[in-house]
Amino acid sequence: MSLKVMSIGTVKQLTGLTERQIRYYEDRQLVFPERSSGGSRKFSFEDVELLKEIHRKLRDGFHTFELRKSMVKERSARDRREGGRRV
Amino acid sequence: MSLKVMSIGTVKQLTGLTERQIRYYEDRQLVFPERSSGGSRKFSFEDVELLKEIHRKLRDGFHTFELRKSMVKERSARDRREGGRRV
DNA sequence: CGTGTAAGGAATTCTGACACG
DNA sequence: CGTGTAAGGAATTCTGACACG
Repeated sequence: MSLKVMSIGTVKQLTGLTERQIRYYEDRQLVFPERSSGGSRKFSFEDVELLKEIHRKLRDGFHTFELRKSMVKERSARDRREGGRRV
Repeated sequence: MSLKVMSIGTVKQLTGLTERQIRYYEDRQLVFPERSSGGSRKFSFEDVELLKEIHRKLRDGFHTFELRKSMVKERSARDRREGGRRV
């Protein structure tokens, strides 16, 4: 599910990360939550998986700017694969 | 997904119902959200579908106590089908 | 660089109640 | 019966900053 429906507290539980970490990864452009009208972040299940992946990569010594580069590649590759199916 | 991850504000948007309606359906034992440590309700995508179904039934003239009875039947039928796979 | 934390404010959600029909 | 609403409080989330290494 790519629907952005979870607030940061839920994501925190599902990933085991702290709010600080989650917000920082967003700041570094690694995840892109939506915002509620009031400004609170909304994440999808895909985001949850992504966040866990990011944390694993960082644990393995990568840096956020490196992850951003590889993720841009994956993103465009996926977009190419999936074609123009926009939701 | 039966994971209870959405707070009532998200459910409100996804179903088009008011918080009052959602809370009332819970009060009438038609949906069973979980609770966060702080007491806020957490719903699943299945709950969202269920809530929409409930509202349709009410619109068609059913009453909550009737829905509860039929839902208990469906629930036990499903449980029988799905066997003991507990999450 | 990636993360922790205290600070103050704003948005979110909660319950119990009164109202209508 | 099913839903609206105003009330007051508690939990949740937000941002910007200082800190460390």
